[in-house]
Amino acid sequence: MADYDFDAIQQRWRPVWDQLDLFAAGTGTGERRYLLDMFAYPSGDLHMGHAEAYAYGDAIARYWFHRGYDVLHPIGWDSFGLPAENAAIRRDLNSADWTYANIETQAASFRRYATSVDWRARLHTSDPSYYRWTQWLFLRLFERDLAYRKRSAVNWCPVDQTVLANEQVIAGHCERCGNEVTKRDLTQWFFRITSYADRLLDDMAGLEGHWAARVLTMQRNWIGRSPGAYLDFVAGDTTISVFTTRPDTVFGATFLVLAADSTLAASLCTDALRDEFEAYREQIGHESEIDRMSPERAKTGVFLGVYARHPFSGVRVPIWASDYVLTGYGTGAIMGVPAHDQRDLEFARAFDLPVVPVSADSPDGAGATPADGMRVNSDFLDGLMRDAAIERVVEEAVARGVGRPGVNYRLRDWLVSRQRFWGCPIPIIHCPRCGSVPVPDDQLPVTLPDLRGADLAPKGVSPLAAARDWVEVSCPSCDGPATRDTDTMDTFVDSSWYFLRYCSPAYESGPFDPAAVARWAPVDQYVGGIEHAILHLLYARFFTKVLKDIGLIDFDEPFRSVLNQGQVILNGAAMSKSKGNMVDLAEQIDTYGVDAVRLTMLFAGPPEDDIDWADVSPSGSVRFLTRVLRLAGEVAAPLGTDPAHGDPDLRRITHRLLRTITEQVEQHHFNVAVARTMELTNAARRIGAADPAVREAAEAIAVVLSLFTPYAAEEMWARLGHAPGIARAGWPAIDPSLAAEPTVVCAVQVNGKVRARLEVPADISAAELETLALASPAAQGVTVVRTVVRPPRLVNLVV
RNA sequence: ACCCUCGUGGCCCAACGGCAGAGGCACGACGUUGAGGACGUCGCCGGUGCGGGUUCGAAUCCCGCCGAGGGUACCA
Repeated sequence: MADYDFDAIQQRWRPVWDQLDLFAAGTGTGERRYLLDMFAYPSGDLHMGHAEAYAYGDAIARYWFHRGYDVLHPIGWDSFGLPAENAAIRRDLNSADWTYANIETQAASFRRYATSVDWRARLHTSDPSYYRWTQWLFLRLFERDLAYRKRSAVNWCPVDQTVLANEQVIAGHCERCGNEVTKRDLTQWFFRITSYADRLLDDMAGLEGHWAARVLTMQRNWIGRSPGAYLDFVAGDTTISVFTTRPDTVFGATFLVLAADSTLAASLCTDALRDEFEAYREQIGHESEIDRMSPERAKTGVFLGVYARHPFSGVRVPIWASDYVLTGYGTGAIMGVPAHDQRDLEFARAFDLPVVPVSADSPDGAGATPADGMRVNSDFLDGLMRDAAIERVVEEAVARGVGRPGVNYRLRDWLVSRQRFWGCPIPIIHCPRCGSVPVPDDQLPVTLPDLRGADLAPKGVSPLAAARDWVEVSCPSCDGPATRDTDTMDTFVDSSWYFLRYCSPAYESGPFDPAAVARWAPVDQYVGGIEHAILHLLYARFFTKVLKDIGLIDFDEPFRSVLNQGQVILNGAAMSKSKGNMVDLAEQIDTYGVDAVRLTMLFAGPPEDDIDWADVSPSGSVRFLTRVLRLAGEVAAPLGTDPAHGDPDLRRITHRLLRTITEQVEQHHFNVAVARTMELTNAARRIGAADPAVREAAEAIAVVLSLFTPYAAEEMWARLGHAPGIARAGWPAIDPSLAAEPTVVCAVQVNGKVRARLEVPADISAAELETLALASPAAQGVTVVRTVVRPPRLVNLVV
């Protein structure tokens, strides 16, 4: 390894680059490009996952720099948030001190990692200069009734002592700490993301092909749009509207089910059955979300003692309450059509309710049928097929005033308040007389009180409530005594607009300078983990649409293209400190150097795939870099030598591979681009070092490698006699006449099997090629009945 | 349970429907070296998970099955 002292190389070039200031936004001459890496959460030093993502993002940005684009490649920290707060409490430290110490550690690692960022754009969401504008944006949403307060049953994490958004509950468990989530009745702030459900859904059409298909699918599923109808069943003086996606099966409805925890169920229940009903509510209240949602669980429920009239047939149907109907979806009431809905069928069987088929499906045995056959037992719908019946029944319902078309979404409004200290304060003042009053814009930011020394352990109410001096204020409206809202915002609010702030990080007259945003945004290429497929990416899309409606920006989508890299795993499993299944980034860098670690990541496979560190070889990367540096040192042709008289074969290889490498980089196939670069290196090393073509190849290799291994590339550049700054050297020009091959090898097949090879001119005509092929040894002794000619590479003789 | 993606040499991975193999790892031989390591040169048993189909031609397209991974999961 004597030839490759990566430590010395890193130390040599880092300060030189700082001085050259190579990556300042606004210094390119070509069209503008915005590359955004998902910003880091400062919970310790950078890890292998960061290293992977930043290697990809950096390769793209550096390619753009070479291409002469005017590149914005910023960096920042998502520095508010629960993990930092928990960590700080555990260590008995101040959240801000802990967070900013981590940021400095990460910033140093970033520098060492040599990402091509413009440090001037650096931001932290926990700086008052940033969250002032988070608050300002909150107030814009508040003014438009897109931020509102409501009391409802919300997800509650008993360990973190805070509410969670639906998106932060994974299979009934807290996304952060993994503990089981319970429900609590609380007054909380929400963003009305549901108003944007259709646009969030429809605008995905424009992202097709630029975002990973699975991310779009996940978002579509999450939004969960279901078109259908509301139908009214009347029970005494109460009208029960049910939502259904299959109004065409209404004549098969033999009962209604209300969500057991709904107020409607409680108010309808007869006195005679009250005790039984309350007992049932009590019982299901004790069951965990997990048990309740388990599909194996038998249906439970209780009869409410009342009946409703069927909107079309007038038949009396019993009304039940059950926990299999969800309060929050639709109207919290359904019509039970047991013949054609498996859940309803199970319920009907459990309580011996009638089953009336209304579709001539072929019954598939024990289960409910999908009702895709002809309608039967359905009065005016008889004889109609599914879609016609849906249309007809909705028409009829509207005509008779017993129903209307409607759409439901799985998506719920975004719960944004958190009962924690380390977050952006909600800029609202609660006044007994005036209600929720916004803090005037000119009084922003509402800064966090200094709670140093106070007990910040989570108690279920925000720790901010303990800061009396901070809480007690006068009402901006009536000047009477009032209190500040003591909750803080979900950190996903902070990250929903940071990509706009990067365009003008120091701007003080608004969240961003409109001219700067017009210049740089939207983001051309976003790079980050798939774990944000729904949370962050959906919220950021929502914010973008809101800001467009407010008139602050003029585009609908924040990220034109998103690259979701896979995870770095070890021995087939996610890395885990507690299981001793860890690879430490700093250790890898100390052992192999920054370049080898980056190269190993990029070479491992397609970006979307996971990288198993046990399958890759950083020492192999070190060997390659050693060879390539030696090659650069051995080049004997002086700087500026015209390669025209160099080895023609190597020249051809150089230009052909450069063409391929360029295509592969543009398609983000870095693993293939690296392989081709190795191929070129092998080819160049076979030729004597004095040949001018070797210099040409070495210079091309250096520039290509500057995307992947910036230190080694700079060192090569120096050994080749160039001044420092390879990052802005420009992409090598490809000579098309050299990249083209004069002759190619043509395969002659007989019935699809290769039987001969011919060397032919690349521009050979089909007729000529056919003649040659028929004269070749492959064609001897066979009777050709047909020839398929694909010049210049293939002829197939069918015999 | 449903939906999506993926199965290529010992391993990681390439290959517009057109000669399966680019690159790397591991391994082996030889060379250099006092040995080891490092370095250099050369080599490296596979026919693409299984079964059908379309085609002049299939790793690639279609159908079924097996296996792995991911997503969703009482959303009416």
